[in-house]
Parts: sequence; C-alpha cells; structure tokens
Amino acid sequence: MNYWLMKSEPDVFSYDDLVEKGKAEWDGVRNHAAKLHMKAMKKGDLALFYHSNIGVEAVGVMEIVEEAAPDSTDETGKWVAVHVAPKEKLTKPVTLKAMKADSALADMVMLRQSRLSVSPVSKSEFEHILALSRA
DNA sequence: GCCAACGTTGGC
DNA sequence: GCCAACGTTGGC
Repeated sequence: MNYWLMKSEPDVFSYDDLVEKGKAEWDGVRNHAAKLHMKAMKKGDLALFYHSNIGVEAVGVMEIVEEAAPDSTDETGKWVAVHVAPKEKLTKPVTLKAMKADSALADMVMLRQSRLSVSPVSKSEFEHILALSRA
C-alpha cells in the first residue's frame, strides 16, 4: 500500500465536493512527474486531499478506487487520471505551515517541490499528518 | 498582486 | 543540444 498527496484548488474542486459526488475522476493533471505518480497508484492506496491557494492545508483522506486510465478531459490521449473516493475528513486540517514546521516531515516531496500537484508520501509521513490532525 | 520555482517553447 | 524568454503554479 502506498500513500500520496494530491492538490486541488477548493474553489474548483474541494474535499466537500468529492464527498458530495461520492467518487470522482482526478482529471486535468498536465505534468509528467505527476502523471508518473498517478500511474504508480494502486487500487486501495490512500491519498491526502490538499487544498492549494485557499486554505493551503490537508483536509481529508481519499482512496484510489480506479487505477490510471486515459483522462476524459484530454483530447491528446497523452494524459491519465485516477478515480478517487472520500475516506475520512480530517477532524482538524493540517496546514502547510504546520507541515513545514515539523521536522518529521522535512523530507516530504511536496515541501521540496511545491509545484508538484501529485506527490508520494511515506507511510510514516502519512501517519504523522493524521496524528497532527487529531492533536 | 508579487515573486520564486520550474516546465515548455523556440531560436540558434 | 543549449539557453533565453515566457507561461503557469502556488505561497505569501
């Protein structure tokens, strides 16, 4: 089982929007590194849902329910998307500020490469963030 | 609104 | 194949 972090601007698509839909295609990713990460995702993997621009915090956990397939919004056939479903809304969002301030998360890929919209998260980082959300 | 990071494009 | 110019993302 692997863990991931996926960014979305909440005014475009928020965690609550995902809860409302029940399941959604994570489309629109147009970055090669992000694409490779999506292709590596397996059904049952968990991903943090992160709100960029507004909030700037991890707000929930979702599950990968369908592995990478052609992105329905892409006409070139070059890009892929996975399908996700909401799993658990964090009791308390974990802000970027809190993640940056935590030495246990210093190696997080998303902190090192802030523009990457889909990034891997280690098991210990994932569990640490969940612990912070309950603190 | 600004700016840093970084990806892409195009001239050479 | 290099690199400058430019566009986009995302934090502040």
